[in-house]
Amino acid sequence: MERKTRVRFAPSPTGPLHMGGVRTALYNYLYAKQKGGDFIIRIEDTDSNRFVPGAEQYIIEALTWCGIIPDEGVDASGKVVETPSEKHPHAPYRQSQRRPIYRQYAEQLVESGWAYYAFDSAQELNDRRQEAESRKETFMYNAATRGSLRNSLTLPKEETARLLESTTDWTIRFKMPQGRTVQMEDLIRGHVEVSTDTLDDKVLWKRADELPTYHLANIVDDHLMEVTEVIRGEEWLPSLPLHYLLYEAFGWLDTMPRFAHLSLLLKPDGKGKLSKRDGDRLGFPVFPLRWENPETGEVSRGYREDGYFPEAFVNLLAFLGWNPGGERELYTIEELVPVFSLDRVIRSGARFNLEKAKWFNKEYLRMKSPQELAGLLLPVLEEHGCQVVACPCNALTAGASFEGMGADFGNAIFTREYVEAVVALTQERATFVADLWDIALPLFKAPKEFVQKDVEKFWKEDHYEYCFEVCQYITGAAFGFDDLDSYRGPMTREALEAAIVNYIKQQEYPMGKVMNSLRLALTGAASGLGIADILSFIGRKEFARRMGYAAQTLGRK
RNA sequence: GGUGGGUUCGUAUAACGGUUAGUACUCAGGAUUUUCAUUCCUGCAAUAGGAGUUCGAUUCUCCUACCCACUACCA
Repeated sequence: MERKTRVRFAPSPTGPLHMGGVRTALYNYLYAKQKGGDFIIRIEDTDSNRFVPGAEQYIIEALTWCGIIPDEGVDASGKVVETPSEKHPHAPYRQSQRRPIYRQYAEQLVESGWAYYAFDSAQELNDRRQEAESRKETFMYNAATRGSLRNSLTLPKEETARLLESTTDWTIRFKMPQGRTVQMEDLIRGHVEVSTDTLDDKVLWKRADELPTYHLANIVDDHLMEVTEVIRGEEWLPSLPLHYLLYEAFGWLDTMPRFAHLSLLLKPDGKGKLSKRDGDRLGFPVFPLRWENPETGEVSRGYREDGYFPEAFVNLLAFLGWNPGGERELYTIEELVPVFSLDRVIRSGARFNLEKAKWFNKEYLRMKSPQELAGLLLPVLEEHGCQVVACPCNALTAGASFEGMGADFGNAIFTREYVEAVVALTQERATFVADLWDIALPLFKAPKEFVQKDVEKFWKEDHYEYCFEVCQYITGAAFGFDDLDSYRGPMTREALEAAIVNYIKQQEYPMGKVMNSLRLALTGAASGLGIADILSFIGRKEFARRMGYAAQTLGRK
């Protein structure tokens, strides 16, 4: 019988979603979409002690930012669905709200002999652990020890019944069978087998809060929600035999989902898995979005706030532990859907690399239209006191001059078209939108200060005088050069380039020196954008004004 | 400690049991450019170690080493 593919992402709202978690969600999403199936979100909040306010909302917002949109479990407004509907038949999707469901399943296991009641207190178990430790052994609640503990297997029936009624700190434990080898298949790792003798009697249900533990809730919900594949982190591989056995105990083997265990994300240096600390230490985000710890006020940076595009973040995450086999590396989430496959997921842990992450962002930034980037740059411009207005004139065509129509440097007012043209010129040099501001700064603001090192190197009398001459030639401003013809051509990049280069060559001035001095006067530094590019944006008037300021500030003769 | 998983250039990865072990990022040179950046070219750099199976092993088996996870009334 063909079942519709249904996978789920089941995070625990104990804090912000780690980027490894986002990757798990992404792989689930890609798998579901490729199979034409459903991607479900389920909140596993069965541990009330670890609940963190805001975490659930954070998780959904992070996934939404990435474009990982669930089919079920979360409604259009981004809320976890609490009441069943046609689209969300298995609501509620928060395990804490499914409390009444689990007890009967736990009891069912007791009745069929797959589980039992355990009355041992935390103190008693602790004592046993310490005692075992003193003998350099590890205590395990299993076939070897359960006979000497307080549970329904060892206590008289009447005593069990009495404790069940009169106390509330008992649990239901799984009765791990003895001497069996569980044969398992993992979609990524292949055949795995484990002896049940190395496993213990896990708690399935707690009377104290009437809540199941992960293992029970997980199996029951996956069954009820008709999940067909479980794609989760590697840390769950050791409990896979328990989960197999639970499906067997419930008699659900025929619809048991297939499992795929993903390797972990490793820290960029040294050993171990990627942790929050690494981000702080090495200066990169570990979380998709900025997170402020509601208790401590501690802030963790996020990829979104650091200037990463969601496309880049998703792309780099997809390629951390998976690749489609070819040499192409740039894929949007839509493009990943048809090429994704679990059997190409890498078995070993993937180390995160910040440089590669930046490279992805740079590639996506280059692919964006100047229009879109200009929109993203707007807040940055505003922040720096620049105003952007609609263009009163016709849209400027490529290669046109912006003189007198795009920019008012005195009042820091720019047209949207001017900003877009600036972006088109600078976007291939930037990794983040914020870089655009730094790179294009001279096209928005005149320099106030000059890089001292460059001044020493390039502001020399025999060179800067040529600059004033060039300026007078281009702008007609008076810098004291007699009998100098003025440039009458258009202020476009191409025309200016030709005019200035020709002029300098004709006069036999040193090209590099003049150009660098010019750039220093115009931008405050000797390196940066091309002179012709800058002039085509700032125009004659601003050119002359900046040269005047340079003369005043840096001195002339 | 026990159990399970893993190991190809610094990093991410490719390679029906047969390749000069490929690609990308980083880095180093070079070309182009008035500078910077871009672009292009070149280079550096890997199958953890040891047995075995095989005509032939990065690929299959075993051992060793190392790494990771799990070993809670947490997920």
